[in-house]
Amino acid sequence: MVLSNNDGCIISRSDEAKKLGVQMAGPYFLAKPLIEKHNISVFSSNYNLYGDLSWRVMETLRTIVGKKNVEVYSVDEAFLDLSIFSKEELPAIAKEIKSTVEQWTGIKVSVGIAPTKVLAKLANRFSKKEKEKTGCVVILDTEEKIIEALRQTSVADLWGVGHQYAKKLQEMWGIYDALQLRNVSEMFAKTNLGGVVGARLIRELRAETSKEMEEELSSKKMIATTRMFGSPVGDIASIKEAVATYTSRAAEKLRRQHSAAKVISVFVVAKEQDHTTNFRMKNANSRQIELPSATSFTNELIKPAVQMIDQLFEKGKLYKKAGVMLSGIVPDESIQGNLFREDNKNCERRLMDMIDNVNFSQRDDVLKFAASGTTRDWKMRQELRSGRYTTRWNELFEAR
DNA sequence: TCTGGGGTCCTAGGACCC
DNA sequence: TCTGGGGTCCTAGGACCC
Repeated sequence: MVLSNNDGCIISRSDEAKKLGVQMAGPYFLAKPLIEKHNISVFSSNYNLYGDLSWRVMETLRTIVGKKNVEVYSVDEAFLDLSIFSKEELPAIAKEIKSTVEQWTGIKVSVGIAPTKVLAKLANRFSKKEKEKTGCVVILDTEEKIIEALRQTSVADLWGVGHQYAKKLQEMWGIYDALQLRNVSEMFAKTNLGGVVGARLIRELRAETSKEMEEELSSKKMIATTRMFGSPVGDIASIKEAVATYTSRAAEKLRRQHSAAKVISVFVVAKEQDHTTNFRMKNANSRQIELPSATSFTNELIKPAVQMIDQLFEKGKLYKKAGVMLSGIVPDESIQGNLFREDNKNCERRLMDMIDNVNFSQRDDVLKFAASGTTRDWKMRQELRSGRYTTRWNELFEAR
């Protein structure tokens, strides 16, 4: 099984671990007795490794069905537009996708095929639920199959129905399975399931496409880097270092997508605060400022970020988490100039490029700003991380 | 004594996702 | 002792415009 950042809770489990009763999203420390009893292997998150393998899988999919027919939805999921194939060809293409990805990357995948995205997610769910029977491939290509699948699915397991809606549907209207939900009116969905979002969901259940394939190249509208500290921190200098480090990371992400940001906000969470309450809520300890003009230069972002910590920090308090968010994001070619600033920024741009290149080719943070500190007592725990086998020379997998 | 209609932009908050 | 991080979309309501 795999742990969240800071080795806090369990975020992924193998089938075997599931069978032994390890709960999803449960705290690691509570599961420890079970883990030791059954000698379950435990790993810290390893995003370098996952990211690289994800990229390999997605590239394989692009090779098979064509670049423009793949929409990467998350690190481990993609939507493929198969409308170029006939219904008769689908079983073969599903098999080809599955076996090619496995052969080229070693990653096992499951395939769900249906007329709409919501139904395809449903099909995929079934493919995983009964692996032996389905061979990890489920195709919902007839009305009867779709109806049967909907009948067997709780509304809570639908893509787009979360905690709140599931509860509402069941308690207020006695709607328990997806087939029941499919039969409500669009009007009902509109008033009770979040407006047009709900209406779309109902249409998708009826096999009417209303979530289209999306373009790949979209850039992020918000970039955040937030972390729990390894253990609570009480001195302002350490929090500033952490915030400077997070800001550097966020700025890197910004530059990677060729953007610049105009708004930067910073927040801290005190030890006794319930960190599950959303940090965007009013009661969170956060500050936000708008910069004179959009930038992607780390130095221009670190300074205001660290200054905001001066305003947020309360002496004597212990903090367990901090974060930086960048918004007001624009393409970096079209930065709106500011009349009162000199605008020759070419050296800074070259400096940033150079830092990014060195950090990418050597290792993270071989070059960093002094504000980020050197000791990093606040660093998160990651005690059980596997090797970054495919992205670091010195961590290559060794075989004898 | 009495005062319209139509619109845009922004923000906060609520839901959702992996 | 101890429970993640990073996103998206939509709506309502307020401020403001002519």
